[in-house]
Order: sequence, then C-alpha cells, then structure tokens
Amino acid sequence: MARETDKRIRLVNAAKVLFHKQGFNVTTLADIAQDAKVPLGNVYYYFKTKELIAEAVLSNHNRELLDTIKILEESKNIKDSLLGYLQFEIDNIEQIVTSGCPIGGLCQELAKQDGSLTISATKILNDTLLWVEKQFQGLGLEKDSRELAMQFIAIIQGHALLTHTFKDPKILMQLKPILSIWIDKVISAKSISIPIEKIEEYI
Amino acid sequence: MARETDKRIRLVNAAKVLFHKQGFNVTTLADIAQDAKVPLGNVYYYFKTKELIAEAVLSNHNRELLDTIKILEESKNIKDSLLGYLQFEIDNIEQIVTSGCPIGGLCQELAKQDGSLTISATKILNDTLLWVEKQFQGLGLEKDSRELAMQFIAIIQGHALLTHTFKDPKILMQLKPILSIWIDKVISAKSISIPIEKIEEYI
DNA sequence: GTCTATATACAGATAGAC
DNA sequence: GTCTATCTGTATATAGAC
Repeated sequence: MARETDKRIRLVNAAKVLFHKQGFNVTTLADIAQDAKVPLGNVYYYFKTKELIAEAVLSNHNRELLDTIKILEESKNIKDSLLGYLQFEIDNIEQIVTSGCPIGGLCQELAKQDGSLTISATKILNDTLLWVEKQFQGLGLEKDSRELAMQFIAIIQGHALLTHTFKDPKILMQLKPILSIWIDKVISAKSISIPIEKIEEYI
Repeated sequence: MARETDKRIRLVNAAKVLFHKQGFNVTTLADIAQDAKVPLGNVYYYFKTKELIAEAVLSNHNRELLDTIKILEESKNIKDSLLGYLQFEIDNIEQIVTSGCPIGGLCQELAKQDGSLTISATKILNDTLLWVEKQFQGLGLEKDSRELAMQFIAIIQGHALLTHTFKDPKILMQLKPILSIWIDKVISAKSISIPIEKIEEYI
C-alpha cells in the first residue's frame, strides 16, 4: 500500500466524487487536480496515469464496503443486516438522486471497456454479492442463496438506476418496506426460486 | 421528420451500436463514420453535432419501443404481455452480456450530464414505465400500479446490470420464472406494496 | 451532396527548473 | 516533492474544392 500523503488522499477523494458525479470518461485530470487543489503537473507524481487514480478510487470503495459490512455484522439479526445494507444506500439518497449508485455506475461504464479497471469494479459488486449470499445461507436458504443474493442486489441496483434517472428519492425510499416484506416471504417460504433444472418449463 | 437517406440511416445505426457497446462519451464521430462507411467530413452534412446523432439514436430506440409495445399488445393476456417484455430483452441476451441494456446504459450515462439528451433518454424509460403501469391497471391493481411498474422495471434493469457486469447470461435467464411467479403472487394478493402513509413504520 | 484538408480546443502525459 | 511550461495526440467541427 502506497503511503497516504495528504495530497494523495485529496486527489483520490476528488476523483471519487467526480467519477460518481460525471462518470470516469468525462472526468479529466484537470478537473480532479482543480478540486483537490493540486497543480496538474503534480498529479503525475502521485499517479502515473488516469487509470491508476481510478484503481485507487475503486480500492477506496472496496475498503468502504468492508467497513460497511463490519458494521452490518453487528445487526441483531440477519434481516436487519440485509435491510441495513439498503439503509446505507438510503443514507446517501441525495447522491443517488443526482448521480446514481457509485458502484453500479462505474460497473456499467467500465464493463464496456477492457483493462484492469473493469475487474476492480466488478470485484466490488461481487464482494457485495458474496456477503449477501452469506446472509441468505445464514437464514437456512443455502440452496437458493446465490439466486436470492442476485435478486437482492438487482432490486436495489434497479431502484437506484430509476431513482437517478427520474430524480425521485421516493423510488428508493419505497423499496424499504417492499424489501422487508420480500425477505419475510423468502424466509417463510424457505424457497422462492425455481430449481435450475425446471427453468425450461417456464421459458 | 428528416428525410431518411441511406447514409443517414447507416450513421444512426452505426451510432446506435457504438453507443451501446462503448458508451456515448467514448464513441467518437470518427468511429461512427468509419462503421457507417461515410467519410468523416460528410457526417456533418447529416448531423451538425454529435448530440444530434444521439438524439436520432434515442428517437430510433423510442420507435423501437413503440413497435415492441404494439407486438406485446397482441398477447393473449396481460401476464404474457409483461413476460413478453422480458422476453424481448432475453432475445438480445448476447448484447446484454457484452454491453448491458442499451436504454439503461444511456440513462445512466446521460443522466449525469445536462442537456436535452438526458430528457430524451429518460423519456424512453418513462414511456416503458407508463406502459407497464397500464398493464397492472388492467390486472385490477390500479392503486399500486405505479409502484408495481417501478418494481417490474427495476428488477429487469437490475438483472441486466448484473448480467452485463458478471458477463453471465444465466442471471437474466433465471429472471423469467422468478418474474412469472412474482406476477402470479401480485395478482393473487391484489396488493403487494405498503400504503405510502404507512411507510414510516417500516423505516 | 460529397469529401479532403484543416482549424480549434483540449485531453493525457512529460520535461525540467526549483 | 513541487509546479510551470509544453509536447503529442486526438476530438469536434469547419472551409471550401469538387
């Protein structure tokens, strides 16, 4: 891990905000340098390329996810833990209205270009998925845990996209009671999904 | 409506594919010109700016949505109509794996910048929403139709994002039986959502 | 209507004085 | 470590011959 000098931190934080607000490709190094109050030429002392700043931003997001998970693990039960994840998104509702989910946005944008950035962005969503999967396993839903986790993340990401697109915080807010009921139903049904081998019947 | 000359059509189609595959900001006019086999300088005879090509692409997407809706209206019942919408996405599963949902992607990207493009992109998702809403109304779910439509679109968009991010067609495929069951449950329950005035109890 | 050549602007990245 | 000046490439867009 590189030493976290003050300027380095400022650059990463500025880039993190700008990538979220404007997207990775639209954001210029000059934008980042200006917001971080670092002269453009000096940026290159800390990051040899724009891609390396993005890697630092993604690594920052990843660390943030681990912190979030650590807090969520202290929930009094698994349902609260899952709902707590949504709550973290709702806590930043204004940012989601104006810029969408930072991770979802970066995945969407970066998955279209090749290179290591795609992998780093995907990793964050995948780590989230694995954690959610673990929660469903803890609920005794081992068999369907992956599908359920996928649905859980998809529902939140989808609502974040619509919240962003329609600039309406209510869309994400209304998800809370819906998810709460959904989790209850999943638990009581002990299985919500169709066995893979039977999928053809439905297609 | 501008006269649809051959070159104009080729330019819009090339732009449509490239915006989907690479994103709007990454795609250059040179890319579009090359794919459409039109000399760069000639592009400007048809479209004065890059933004105007994008407007044409969005208008093309919008027309495509209307065509899709027209076909779906011929379904034998509303459930088939709703599932048919998902089927249209699944019919292009390979494109969704490599590039995600074209509309969702453009909304995500364009909602971050201002200008008329944002509005045009949002309109497509909104038209979709209104149509889905109408389906739920047809099912006798007038009271919750907007929320249900929002959930319906969110679930599909979320799964498209994950399909794209994880490059796994199964994610979207598995949605079909899930949505089928979800629609059945929504119909039989006649209400899946919480009245707005009671939301606070769940937060 | 078509297409080459080019203007203009600005991006990422570097050189080198301090 | 810092910062100004600048190189180089490439994007959008225009001019103007054909």
